Amino acid sequence: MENKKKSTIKDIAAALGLTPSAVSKALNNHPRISEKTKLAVKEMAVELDYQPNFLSSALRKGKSNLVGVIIPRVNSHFFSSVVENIEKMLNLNGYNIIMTQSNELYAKECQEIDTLLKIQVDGIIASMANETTNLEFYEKIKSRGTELVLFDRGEEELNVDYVGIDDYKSSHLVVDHLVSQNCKRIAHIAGFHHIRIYKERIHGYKDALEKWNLDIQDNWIIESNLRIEDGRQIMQQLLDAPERPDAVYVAGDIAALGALQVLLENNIKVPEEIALVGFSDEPFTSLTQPSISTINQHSDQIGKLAAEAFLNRMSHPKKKTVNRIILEPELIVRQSSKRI
Amino acid sequence: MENKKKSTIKDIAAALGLTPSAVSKALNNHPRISEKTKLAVKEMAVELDYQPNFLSSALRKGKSNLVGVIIPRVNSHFFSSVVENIEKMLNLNGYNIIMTQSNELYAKECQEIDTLLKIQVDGIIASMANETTNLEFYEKIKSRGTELVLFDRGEEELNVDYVGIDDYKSSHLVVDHLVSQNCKRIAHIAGFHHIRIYKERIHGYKDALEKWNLDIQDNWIIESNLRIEDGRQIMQQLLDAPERPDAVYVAGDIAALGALQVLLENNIKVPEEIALVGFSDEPFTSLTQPSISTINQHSDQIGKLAAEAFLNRMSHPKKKTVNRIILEPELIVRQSSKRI
DNA sequence: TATTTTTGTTCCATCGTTTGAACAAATATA
DNA sequence: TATATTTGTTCAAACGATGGAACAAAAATA
Repeated sequence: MENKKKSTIKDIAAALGLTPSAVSKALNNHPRISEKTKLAVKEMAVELDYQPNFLSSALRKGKSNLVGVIIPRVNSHFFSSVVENIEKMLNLNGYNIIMTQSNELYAKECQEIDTLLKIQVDGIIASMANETTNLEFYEKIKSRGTELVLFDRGEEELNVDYVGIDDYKSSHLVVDHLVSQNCKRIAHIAGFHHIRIYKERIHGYKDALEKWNLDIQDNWIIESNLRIEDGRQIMQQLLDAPERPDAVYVAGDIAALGALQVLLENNIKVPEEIALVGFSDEPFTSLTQPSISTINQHSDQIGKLAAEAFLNRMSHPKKKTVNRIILEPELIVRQSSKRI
Repeated sequence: MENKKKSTIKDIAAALGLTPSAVSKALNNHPRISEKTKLAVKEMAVELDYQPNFLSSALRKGKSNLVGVIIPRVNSHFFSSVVENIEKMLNLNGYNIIMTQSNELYAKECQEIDTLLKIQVDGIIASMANETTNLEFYEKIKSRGTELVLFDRGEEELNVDYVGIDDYKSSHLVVDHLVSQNCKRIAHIAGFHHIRIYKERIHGYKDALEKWNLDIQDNWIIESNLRIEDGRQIMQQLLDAPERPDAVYVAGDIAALGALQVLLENNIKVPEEIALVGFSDEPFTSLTQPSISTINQHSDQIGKLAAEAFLNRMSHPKKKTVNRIILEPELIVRQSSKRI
């Protein structure tokens, strides 16, 4: 069963009375090899169950055709959908992907970067962990000459290709909608402002409130990791405060779910007493009772575009100009914010 | 910035007036190299920012120190926790892991196996997709001489190391508990019986019913993919039937969540009218209202043990005996089934 | 027919690391 | 002191695939 040691290009050569290099050229469709030999080589390759040795060819060619993808968490529809679409696009172009997750931890992220660089991937497509403020490891990717594309969570200083949505505008969509539903006291369960996307959401939220002449209360902007517990705890905190908001805009769906749980546990009518809007269009948002309004981030598009950005880099290695693609956010109104 | 081309063992050798092989041996702590040179080499390695070339060393050694992990879905706490623990254990032993997901699709699974074999991982640790009935690709792994360890979803015919829980016994725990809560009409939202673990859960469920002299109704055993929609749809089906069950045992937590939603939407009191038990102890089961009783599968242990099984194989390559580790399931009783 | 061009293949060096064998120098044993 | 052993290093051949240069044979052109 395990007796047949893998066959190499040499075995094919020997079987046909050719040289290894002729076989290699035949397999790679070199123009100077006759159709006859090409055919014979390919047939023999099948017969001997030949599998090209990835390691040797990558070593020789200096190219692995592997792309590393780093995402914060894998159990999020947004991220796993982006990865799926990256994979689809890259597979079509002869690349395989290696998916890794940072679990939102800086240390883990650094370790994953090191592993990927060690395996000598041709490029890395990443979305940064919540914890990450030190960009040193991302600089390392660039300095190693490995292509780098960021999506969603990316910092401008890195000066690399980026795909994401307009977070600032998303907040305007949310606030405008809530105002249209007669909400006047809108709180924001935010992500940490050291991350660009969350900073922009906060910024957009404030500007939109100002636009509608609504008060900006600092204790109504609470930053967190946006985990389910964070949503629960912060919602409780908002309920316990002297003045309650009549709407809560949560910068992440999972935290929004936690917030919804607390609202229901406190017998607060959603959306009548407090309206709720999340962010990311995670599948469960349409399944909760009431269903949660949210922002569609176009995960499928983001994945496809990020992969294309990488492929572009590979085919134009000297190109220096950086490409930032910003998609339009889309508000999905569901029960949790539909008052009228 | 990208000017410094990566330095090799040759550069270190040149800088110190040594041969590449001496440097290689020094870096690998060969006993015949003097402490003095070892030190000098290691210092120079740091100075030149030397990174060993994974491809060449893997090629030469015929060993990549990479392990592929294939799981059905990544957005499940059970699987991601198993992976986390596999990774922790393997990292300690000088291995890196490559995580892939099959999305429960046979075709995807085959593709992932091919990719992993191509990259020449030293081993694969996997849990099979729901769809998988053809074991051909798993045979391929074995025939390539790559180590294979299965966990949770694994078939005995493959005759490889396995780590899982006692699924048959799990059903007994669930049924015994429901009976103790005065449930008499227990339905089972099952997984497909072509998958061993689900077959055993069904088997255990039937035997346990029999043990308590309860009727086994065939239309109360409904097999599915156990997605959230499946849970919803089957629960509705059970409610629409002439005779309603007074308890539902669901073979997966996500489907149990779907079932719970439908129960609540129909204003059925849980657990008073219908009790509910899930499977896997996904984190959300403790967050729902009411919280869901479930089975703890010991994901942390499974990951650790699977990794150890692999490491064992690597250190005793000739060993032929197959190791099957079966852990004890643990019932976690929460509100959804606590009637008394 | 002599010369150039094209075609199909072989030759050989290379990617970077590893490893057994060989060898000289230093040290230990007789 | 002669011989055996140990120590530290170099040599050379891999691992498997690749691709430019070289070369002979066939075909095309003069």
